[in-house]
Amino acid sequence: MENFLEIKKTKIFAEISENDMQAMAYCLKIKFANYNKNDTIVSQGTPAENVYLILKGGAKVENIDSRGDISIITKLKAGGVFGIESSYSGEEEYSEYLIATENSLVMIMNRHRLINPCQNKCKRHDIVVKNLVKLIVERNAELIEKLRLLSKKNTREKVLAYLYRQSSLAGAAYFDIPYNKTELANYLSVDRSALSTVLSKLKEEGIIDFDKKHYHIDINKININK
Amino acid sequence: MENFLEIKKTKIFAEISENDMQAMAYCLKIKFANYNKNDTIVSQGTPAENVYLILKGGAKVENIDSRGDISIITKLKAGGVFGIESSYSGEEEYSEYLIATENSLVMIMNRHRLINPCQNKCKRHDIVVKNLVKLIVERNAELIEKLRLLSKKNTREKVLAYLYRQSSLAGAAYFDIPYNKTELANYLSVDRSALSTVLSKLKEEGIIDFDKKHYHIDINKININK
DNA sequence: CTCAAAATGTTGTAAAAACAACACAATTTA
DNA sequence: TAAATTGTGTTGTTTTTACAACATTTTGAG
Repeated sequence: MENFLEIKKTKIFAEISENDMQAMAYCLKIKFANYNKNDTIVSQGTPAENVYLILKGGAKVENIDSRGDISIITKLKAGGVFGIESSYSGEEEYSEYLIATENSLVMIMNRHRLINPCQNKCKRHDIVVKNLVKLIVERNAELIEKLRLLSKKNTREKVLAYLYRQSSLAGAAYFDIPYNKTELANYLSVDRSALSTVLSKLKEEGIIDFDKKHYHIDINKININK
Repeated sequence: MENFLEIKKTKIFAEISENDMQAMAYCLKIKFANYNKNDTIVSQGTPAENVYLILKGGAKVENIDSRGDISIITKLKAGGVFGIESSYSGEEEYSEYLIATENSLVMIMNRHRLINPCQNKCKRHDIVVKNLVKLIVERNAELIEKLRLLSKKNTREKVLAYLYRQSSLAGAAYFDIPYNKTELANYLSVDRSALSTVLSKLKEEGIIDFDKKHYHIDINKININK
């Protein structure tokens, strides 16, 4: 089957065989599309009909509010999914943009078919639904994690909490983050120059070190000053 | 069945008949418990085994971080559920407190039994699972909504966004919110006195009016100054 | 009804953030 | 490879916030 190698790597279809996938392809009205970097895959406000699964490359999810302020919701790597929540909630329109951050291969599925298993043909569909729920719960945890960050009362605390968390996830004091400084400022909802100032201060104090998207955090020094 | 009147009112068990509920009661290891105002129903850090459904009264979900700062995650009314996400994610311990805000009647269910339908006896269990997923997706939307608030760059914007949203939900310019000023400050992650100052300013400008938990917002005046 | 506890509004001060403007570095692309 | 664009750090100014302290009001328990 076309692109099965990539499909197999994703969380949603991990346990699905090529044969079962073949059967599901028709049922889910699967299509594939290639996007160039910075292409808009989905526009905020357009009718929500599909679920998008990143097979190769990456994309970012953004929201533009009524005042025109942009906030990055999250970044999706290969295996990332866009549009499930709105599928389950029944939202009529996408409330976010999905934008390719690299040249990407995307699998597009009919959202209605995806979340409503048809017992007849594709018998493994229920496994996919279970995986989808798990994915939503994971996203939920991410959102709570981000809320925890944004609840911190100043930029320094936000940055440290973010870096500490990334370090924990990486299981190492040295790690890479997916954002450049400008994007990190957006993610943390702080002013870019203010973030830059705080980062420089933390570096000067020897608590963190960084170069591009590569960071180091000295856990022992975190709580000395506070 | 005991307390069936209240159970029937909840979203998770809305479509379940008394007979089916009876069958499920055993399967889910259902227990009932009464709590007094300010009782801790669930402690952060204790082993996560159950899902809690508020049948009467209300509760709040709080998180205490490593520095001792408290943040209210959300408030639950009758029908509200605590602990589903951790059930699906498989988290070993509760990461939040659940505290009764009134004298409350709570239904306690085994989380493992709840999310894994047993085809044999309780045949309506799959409906409950569907409702649970819907609930998780709703919570997801709430979290995103709260993130949208916390992403605003100052207290004034946060307050206005919050009140505007509450007004929209109520479908009226006059509405009640579930928080007192102290709680609202926690919810918005801002200093209480700073919030108080901003609220007073907005009142003075004629943009909002309030008394206790009752608010009024003049939508026409919102965007004049910004 | 009374009294203690909690909530609220206000004010002054110090700290932090947003904002704007700029120089320079890095990256992209034509 | 050169030119244009984007990213980054810095600095000064203005605005906003956190914090602390206090007086007053409201609430709730007994």
